[in-house]
Parts: sequence; structure tokens; C-alpha cells
Amino acid sequence: MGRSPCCEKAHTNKGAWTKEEDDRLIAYIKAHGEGCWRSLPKAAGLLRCGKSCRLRWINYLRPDLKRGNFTEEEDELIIKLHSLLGNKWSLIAGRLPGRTDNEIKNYWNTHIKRKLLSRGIDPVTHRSLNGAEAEAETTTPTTTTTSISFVANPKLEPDSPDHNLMPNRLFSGAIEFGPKSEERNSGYRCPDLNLELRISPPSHIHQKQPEQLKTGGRIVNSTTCFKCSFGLQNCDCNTFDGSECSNIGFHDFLGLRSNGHLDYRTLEMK
DNA sequence: AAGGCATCCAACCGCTCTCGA
DNA sequence: ATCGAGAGCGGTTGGATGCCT
Repeated sequence: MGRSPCCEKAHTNKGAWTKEEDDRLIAYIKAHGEGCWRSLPKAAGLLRCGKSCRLRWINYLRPDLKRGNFTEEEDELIIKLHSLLGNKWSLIAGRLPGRTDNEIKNYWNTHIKRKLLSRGIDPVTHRSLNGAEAEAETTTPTTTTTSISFVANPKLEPDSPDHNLMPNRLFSGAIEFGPKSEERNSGYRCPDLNLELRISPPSHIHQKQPEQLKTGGRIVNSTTCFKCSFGLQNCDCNTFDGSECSNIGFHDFLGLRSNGHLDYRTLEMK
């Protein structure tokens, strides 16, 4: 029993692709476009599984792929996105034009993990591995804590307007800014981004906390423009002195709606 | 020079999700 | 509401290559 195979394995090639196979695939997709991967191999005259063709095209043959090493900016962006999204490689790749999920995943496992570990940061939790010592290194004195939680939300009703925004009906993506109360009380200091996964009701339930989320991208309680914190480009905001930042904010960047919930649909970049 | 070890990354595998019948 | 096919995703594997002793 078990699942039916995705293709007739007995008559398919496996392993590395030859130049001829690549050429056939490129020619076919140029002529007919992407899609119908299951029937593509036969139509293109390839002895390959459709999945294999799709992977080869997406990860290697696509003309818009960026080749070469990752830049320092890309490194930092991947780290920050991973801290927000976890191992959602396709979502992360969607924010890095010309990079594929597979490429980023490989790069993460081979380079960035090590890089974070050498900084004393746990690549899974993005928290320091050895307590205050490492935290002191990663926390700048001018940076106010930004606590972001992607939360499973047991209290969210299915008919709530926010329910539709929940990816796979599991996460609301409610985001809180500022340290948790217990952390404030205990004097806990976290790095730039506290990315602990935890559960909390949506913003409209916790009226006290998310007022700042209604500002359309400007993070009032945090003193740092999110765009600046990502280091995406020079930002002329003066959020440190309390004035407005005219640039896109955290929510817009990640596809958040004005209610402060993460809408995964807008994160997809097809 | 050669063998062992580490690293990189393309490709595979199995699972989940989506959509149409 | 259910089911099956197709597509997509993330984890893992294994061959190629480079480095070290």
C-alpha cells in the first residue's frame, strides 16, 4: 500500500543533470512556460520525474537567479527574517530576489549557523547562548527592545475577522513591542529582536498593548524604525528623537495589516 | 603523494497544502 | 463533505571538491 509514487520511477533518470537535459528543459519552458510539472518530462522528452524538473528549473536554470556569494547585507537580512519566520525558507527567499529557498537553506546550514554560533547566538532561538555576556555584545545601548512573537492563538475565534489572517489557521502573527512584563520585572535584557515564540490573543483583545500597532507601520513605542533595524538602506528617519519616520515600517515590510497581524498571503512572492 | 576528514550544494524524499471534480 | 491529483515545502542525503596531516 502506501502512497502512489509521483512518477514512474523505473524509467526516470536520477542524480546530476546533464547539459543536454538542462537544454531540453530550458527550451521546453521557454516555449510553453512553467507549470504542469507532472506532464512536462514526457512532453519535453526528459526521462525525469516532474518534481525533479521543477526543482532543477527553480533552483538552477531560472534566468532571474542571482549567482555568486551572498553579500553581508543579504546575510543580515536572512538572519533577521529567519528570526521572524523560522525555517520558512520559501518565505525568506521571497524577500531575497534572485535567491531560492534551497540556496538560502543550504547557506543557512553551512554559513550562517556557524556565524551566529561564533557570535554566541543560538541559531534556532536567536537568543544568546551564554547569558549576559553575549547579550551585552549584541545589544546596543540605544536600541529599545522589540519583542516579536509569532503566536498560536487558542483564543481566536474561527469567525473572528482576524481568523482569516491566520496562516494554516495556526498562527495569528500577533506582534508585541516592548519587553514582556515578567522580563521587565526581572530586569531581563534581550538582543535587538526578542523572537520568542509564544501565545497571545490578537491585538484587538489586548487593547492595552498594541495601541502602537495602529500607527500604520510607525513603531511608536519602539525608538527604532524597523527598516533601519534591518539595515535595508539609508533611512532618514529620526525616530530616536521621537519624530516620524516616513519610510515603510515593520508591518508594511512584512506584509502586516494595520491591525498588527501578520498576513502570510502578502509574504508570498510568486 | 596519499589518505582521511570537512565542507558545500544539487538533488532526492516524504509530507502537507490546495484545488477541482 | 470527500477524495485524488498536482504543486510546493522543508529535511536529509550523497557525490564532488578542498583542506589538512
